[in-house]
Amino acid sequence: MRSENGTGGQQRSFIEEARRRQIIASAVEVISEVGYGNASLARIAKHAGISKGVISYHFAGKDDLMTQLVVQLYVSGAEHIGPKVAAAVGPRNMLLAYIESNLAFIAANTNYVAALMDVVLNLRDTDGRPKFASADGEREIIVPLVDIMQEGQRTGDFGEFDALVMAKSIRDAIDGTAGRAIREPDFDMDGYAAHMCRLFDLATRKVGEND
Amino acid sequence: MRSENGTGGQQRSFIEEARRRQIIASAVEVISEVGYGNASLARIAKHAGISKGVISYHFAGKDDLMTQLVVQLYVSGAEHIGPKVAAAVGPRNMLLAYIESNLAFIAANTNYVAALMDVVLNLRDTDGRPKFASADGEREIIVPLVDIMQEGQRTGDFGEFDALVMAKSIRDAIDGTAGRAIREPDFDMDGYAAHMCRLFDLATRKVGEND
Amino acid sequence: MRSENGTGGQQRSFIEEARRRQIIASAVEVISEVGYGNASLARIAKHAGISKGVISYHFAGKDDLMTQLVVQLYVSGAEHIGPKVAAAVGPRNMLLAYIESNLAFIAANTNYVAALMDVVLNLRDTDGRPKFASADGEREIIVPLVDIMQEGQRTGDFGEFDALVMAKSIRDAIDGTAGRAIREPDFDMDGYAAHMCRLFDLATRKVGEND
Amino acid sequence: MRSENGTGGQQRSFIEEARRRQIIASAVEVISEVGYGNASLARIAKHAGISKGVISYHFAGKDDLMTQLVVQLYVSGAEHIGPKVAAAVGPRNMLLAYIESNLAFIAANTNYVAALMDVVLNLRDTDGRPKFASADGEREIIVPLVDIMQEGQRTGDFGEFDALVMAKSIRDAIDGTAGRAIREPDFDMDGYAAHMCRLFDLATRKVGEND
DNA sequence: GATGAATGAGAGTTCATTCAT
DNA sequence: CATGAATGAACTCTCATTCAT
Repeated sequence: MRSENGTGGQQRSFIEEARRRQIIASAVEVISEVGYGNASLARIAKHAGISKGVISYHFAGKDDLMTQLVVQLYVSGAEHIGPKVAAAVGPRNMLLAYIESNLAFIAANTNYVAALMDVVLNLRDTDGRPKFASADGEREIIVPLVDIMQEGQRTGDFGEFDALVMAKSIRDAIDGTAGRAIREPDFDMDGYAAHMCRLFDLATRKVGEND
Repeated sequence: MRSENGTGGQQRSFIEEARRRQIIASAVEVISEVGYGNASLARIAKHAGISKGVISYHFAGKDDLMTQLVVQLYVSGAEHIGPKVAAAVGPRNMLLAYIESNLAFIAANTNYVAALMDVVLNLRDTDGRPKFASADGEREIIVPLVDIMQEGQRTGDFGEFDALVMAKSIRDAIDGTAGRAIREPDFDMDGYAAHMCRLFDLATRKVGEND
Repeated sequence: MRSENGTGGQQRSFIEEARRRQIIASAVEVISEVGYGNASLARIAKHAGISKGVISYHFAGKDDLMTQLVVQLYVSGAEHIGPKVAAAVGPRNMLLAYIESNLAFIAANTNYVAALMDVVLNLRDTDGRPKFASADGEREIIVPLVDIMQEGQRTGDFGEFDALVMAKSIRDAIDGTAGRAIREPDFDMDGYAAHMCRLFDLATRKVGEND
Repeated sequence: MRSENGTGGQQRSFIEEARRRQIIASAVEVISEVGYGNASLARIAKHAGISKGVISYHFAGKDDLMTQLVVQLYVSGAEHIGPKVAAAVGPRNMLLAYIESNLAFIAANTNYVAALMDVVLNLRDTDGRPKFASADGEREIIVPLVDIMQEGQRTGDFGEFDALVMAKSIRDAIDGTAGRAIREPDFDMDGYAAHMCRLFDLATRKVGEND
């Protein structure tokens, strides 16, 4: 019982934060290895070389641990991708930066991303409904991408298409790539990134426009 | 105790086959509702209105049931999609038929597909490795698509690109669409299909070629 | 998960009923020996020579088991005491029959009564409130006694007093006696019964009336 | 580790004594609210606004804390009741003073008494035997009452009866009243006290004697 | 073919206690 | 004096599986 630190909660000590990171890291490794369904607290604790109770001490429960795992990686991803996109000039470059930085992040954190996807797909509320894998859950993630699409259409850089639909297919392509990076040991991320950039570069062009 | 019917096994009786289908159907519904992790045999049996032991009688175990679920839907999908593609004339039409028939199948069997994906992502061998979600597991599925790509390049209908990579991104787009159909209650499959057709139609064209 | 048999539930099989009785009996013995707080399902199962899971199979959970224990003894007590009281002629004899049959039942089922009291005092709802040890919980038990008091006052056999208050003090005396029978190995129940009969015989008499 | 202060132990400092009282008071409130079984040290510490370790520092363990709780209230009760009885003139008045002061103490310390009874009924030695709720445990409490009974019989104020048995039924009536005060929110203690005084006044009279 | 009954392992969680700081 | 951190045992409950009928 220690899950303060939302708004108004007390600051967590440095040492506690370190433990939490250690436990989350252990969870990531265990999930990557044996899958969410077999990632018991006992296994995670053993992998971390600590007692089971420690996890209960630092997290409100298994769900809390898993949730924190998701949040942590999500924040981490945003911190990596946001600046790359912001640094790009013009919608087209922003789009390409978005795709490339996403894939680069996945390549650099494959195990972590694998665990994240496993948790997102499996974690459910007490009432049995998915906690993350829902239409609502994706909104926050897809909005910035939709913004880029719309900006491109406003400036005339992009052609005519449904911005939301296009954004969705870009997200699906990225998530699918994550799956491949996880499943395929020798996956060529750079080559795949180039392919994806070409794919959506073509898809967002104005009709009749060539480079 | 009864999972013969591979090579050399006895033929299964009609009534037995019906029971198996009933149990698999129940499993599909339960998984769709509560997720793979909460789909216990007890729950599946209760949902089907039968005793737990019946499942053990007709399937070698839980893993066998889940495997059969996957196989059954995979066969069913192939039976639906194969003819549509075969009926199309020319690589481009085959590609579009492939995409459209896949999405149509998903739309018509959303719950079933949801359960399938859940099982595929979660089911593991005794040694802990994914039973379906592996690089090997996908091969069989992606080969026909690669064939279409290569055929198109041979005939000159398609431009230059890595056929395997293109096939992978098509598969990812389809699988992503399945996820959307599951998560988004009001998902517009027809609109999305049109979008995807345009996307990969553009992607496979020769450079400089417009319609 | 098997706790049907309320209204509309299916009949329980003979063999199942036997198991339930066996488990409850084991629970009684364990509680008598080590107290409610130390009466774990593991201990109860071991004492009964069965596996832990059997209890979960026949009862919805620990609370259900404990509740059934209470209900069973309550019914059993009512079956013993009711006829004795009904057979008595006149309010005074009914009162004495009530006291004597209660104490006789306690003497004959001391361990059972000990377990019952332990459960009643300790079992709580999920919300933390006592499940049996509440003002509401006693109502059903005390009503018949109040009826005897009022009948005696109506007929003129009893003097003036608050019927409810008198009933309460009779109940307290009986419950206190149960506690003594449990705690005091050589408790003389017959002597105590005689004492209690005299006590409340005097208390319910009309003022100035001697025998 | 600090539970000296028996014979030969060092005097406890004022501040330490205050901490102990604070912790016991917190334990009383927690037990009253959630029952002995759910009164964990963590809960008691949190309720008191202190760290768990503080309890361990001031008490040898949970059992020690609970024991001290019982002792403290017992002493407190004796300090209240003793003088009242001592001030009464004659056995009959002493008996009435005993009953009235007991009930008054219960009314004034209902929560405390509730916690005490909970602990007394549940606390057990390491060997599993009740620490307080035993025939031995009651002796000290009942002796003064027996003395009053015998004194009354010696002086001729009381009639013939077994002094010990009468004392036991008085104690049971008092303890039962405590239970009622705890369970019944609107319990009328004054009315009940009057009833009890009349009850045992009648019971202890000489045969044939009216007021 | 089908059922109810039983098993035993393993899950998440709570808890009293200990200890370094 | 007090705290936060950690431990390890025990708890209830769920589950896939087995087996006699």
